[in-house]
Amino acid sequence: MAGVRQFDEGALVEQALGVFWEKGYRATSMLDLAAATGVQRGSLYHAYGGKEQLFTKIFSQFAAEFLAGAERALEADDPRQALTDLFDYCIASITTGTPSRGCLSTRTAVEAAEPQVDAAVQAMLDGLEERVATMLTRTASASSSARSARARSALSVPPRDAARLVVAMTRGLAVLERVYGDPARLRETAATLVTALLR
Amino acid sequence: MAGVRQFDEGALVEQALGVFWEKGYRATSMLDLAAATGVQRGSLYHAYGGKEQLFTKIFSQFAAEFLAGAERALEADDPRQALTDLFDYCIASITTGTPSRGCLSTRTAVEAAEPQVDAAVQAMLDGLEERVATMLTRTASASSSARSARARSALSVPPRDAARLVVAMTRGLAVLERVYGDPARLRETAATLVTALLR
DNA sequence: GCTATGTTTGACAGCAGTGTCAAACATGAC
DNA sequence: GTCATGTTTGACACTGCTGTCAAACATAGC
Repeated sequence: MAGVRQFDEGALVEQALGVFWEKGYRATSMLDLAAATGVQRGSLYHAYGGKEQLFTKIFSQFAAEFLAGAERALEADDPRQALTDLFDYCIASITTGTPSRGCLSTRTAVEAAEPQVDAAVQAMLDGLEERVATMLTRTASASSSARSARARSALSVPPRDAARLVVAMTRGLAVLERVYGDPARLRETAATLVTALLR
Repeated sequence: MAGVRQFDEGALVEQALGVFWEKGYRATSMLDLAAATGVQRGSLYHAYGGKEQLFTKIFSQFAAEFLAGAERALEADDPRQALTDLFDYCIASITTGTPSRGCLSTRTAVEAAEPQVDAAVQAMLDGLEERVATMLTRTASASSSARSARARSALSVPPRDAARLVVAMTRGLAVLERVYGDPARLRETAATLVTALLR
């Protein structure tokens, strides 16, 4: 088989992700992507069909990496620590860069309104909720060695509800990051939720 | 003084707000506004300068009305009731219309990046936080007739922190409305927060 | 009625983006 | 080396939007 792709798809995905993250899905044009990747507009259309398909591909990859990171953050045995680590991870992700780049999934959720794109965002949030719920169930059932912290860490609401609340809060933090641009404040608000949730 | 404005500014503000709410700040063009209001594009530029100024004017008016409604929702003596009423009010606001129009301020916060616009959104959130904090302080200090519900309604975190958390949650709900489009689910998540907050 | 003042109008020139396509081009398979 | 196949390229025609402006217009004050 001849007629072979000239560009490095991995690098393209990486660079295009940067553009989408910085400018947002809507505000990013195929022209921007061509400029950032060095691949001609025509080639992008030929290879991917258009912005929606290209973004979906890139976002799915990003979401998988993000969820892997979230899973790592949730590994602590103490639910308070696990939740704190998760929020720290999310906050670090959205406050990276100068100016900070914000939350790609939140921004996309709010502005997209294209079926494939919306579905991808929803899948990511479902995945996040699932992982938080799993962690909360695991640490709450506490069949392993009972640490004194465990007793103080009883959930004030059922784990599934708590997980949804945590996911909702990550979205809220993403919006507040845009409005106030203050990482410390985000951490404080996250800490408040953790306190209210574990009692 | 001659040379008098031909259009009804009140009606224009109302109609333009509808367009901004439906399409979002960025996606709304002066052309859209002209079509929706019946006022020529040139006249809009002449009267307001441009989209940013026009939006700022409209949004400030909207924010004042929204905050007045929030204040009414927060009037209940029982903090649990007041918070529930507030969330119901917010959820009703963003799930109105078919398809539901979402949250104007959240969408604007996430996509805007223009100084005047961002400042207006921030002012609204500050106002909301202030009103929630006032309510929580009022109902917590409870110098009036002690109802049995009052005892159960102790805040699990300081009122100021709780207020910030509540505001953050309203933003989170706005994002989730876009993703899942399910009012009942939003109410459930809000109820979970209220439960975690009042113990 | 006339005038001065501010408003409205439609057109203009310009910019940025879209999606497509035929021709030029590489390259793996033979 | 030739060929078939898929890729790259730059140009094309088009759409939608911007911001400005001179001329036409309406009306309050005199």
